[in-house]
Amino acid sequence: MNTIDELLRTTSWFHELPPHLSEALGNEARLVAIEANGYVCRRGEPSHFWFGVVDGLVKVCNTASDGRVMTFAGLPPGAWFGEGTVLKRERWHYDATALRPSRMACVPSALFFRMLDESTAFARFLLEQVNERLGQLMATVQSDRLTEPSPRVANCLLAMFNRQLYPLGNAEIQLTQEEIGYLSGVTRQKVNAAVRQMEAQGLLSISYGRVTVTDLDGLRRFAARVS
DNA sequence: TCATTAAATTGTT
DNA sequence: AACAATTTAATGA
Repeated sequence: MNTIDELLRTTSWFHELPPHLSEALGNEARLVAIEANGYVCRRGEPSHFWFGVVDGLVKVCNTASDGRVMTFAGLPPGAWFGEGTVLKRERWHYDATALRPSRMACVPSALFFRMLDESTAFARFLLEQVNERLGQLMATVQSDRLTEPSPRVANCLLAMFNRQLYPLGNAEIQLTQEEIGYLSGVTRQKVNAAVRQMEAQGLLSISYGRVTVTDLDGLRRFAARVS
């Protein structure tokens, strides 16, 4: 996707906005290009915008003082994020960086609040999005507490690939096995063993610095198996 | 464009 | 945690 208009065309709630709001969105949302490894937002900065991914791939993460990176989510084109922080008018609790050259739609927080106040469809979308995240968090907590390393890794990958807005096809994400380890709380060795096991079962394919999911349903079954 | 080198990532112990 | 092997990225001819 190249423009905010294209992103909005594929956005379900946009089509349900009253005319004055969809017009305001078209006028006030800014398109910002981020180069690879550039920051969309940084921890500690005030949250003036709510973000949509127009193109590229964005990673939401925090970096510990020793340099280790903890990744929370990978956001493909079509994903929206930041509503939690914008809603509370807080500063960002995390960094968001572009893994590839990316373009962001930046919605001013004032407009975000107007849409929330004036559009039921938008409020519903936000509710569903938050609910989806909660479900994902619960799946992660269960997975972390009840299962062995391999399904935990599978669950983390699902969290990365699992947005409602998932167009078919290229379920590929640029993540090293080390990062998957930090994300899933598993050692790199276990991650390596897990992804190889899953590759052997035809659920995904691994290559240098990236993972490609080829069988999403199979991966779900793999993650769900509690041993 | 190709060869060399450095850095990052993976695979194994 | 450490080490070797492999892949990618950077550099310069």
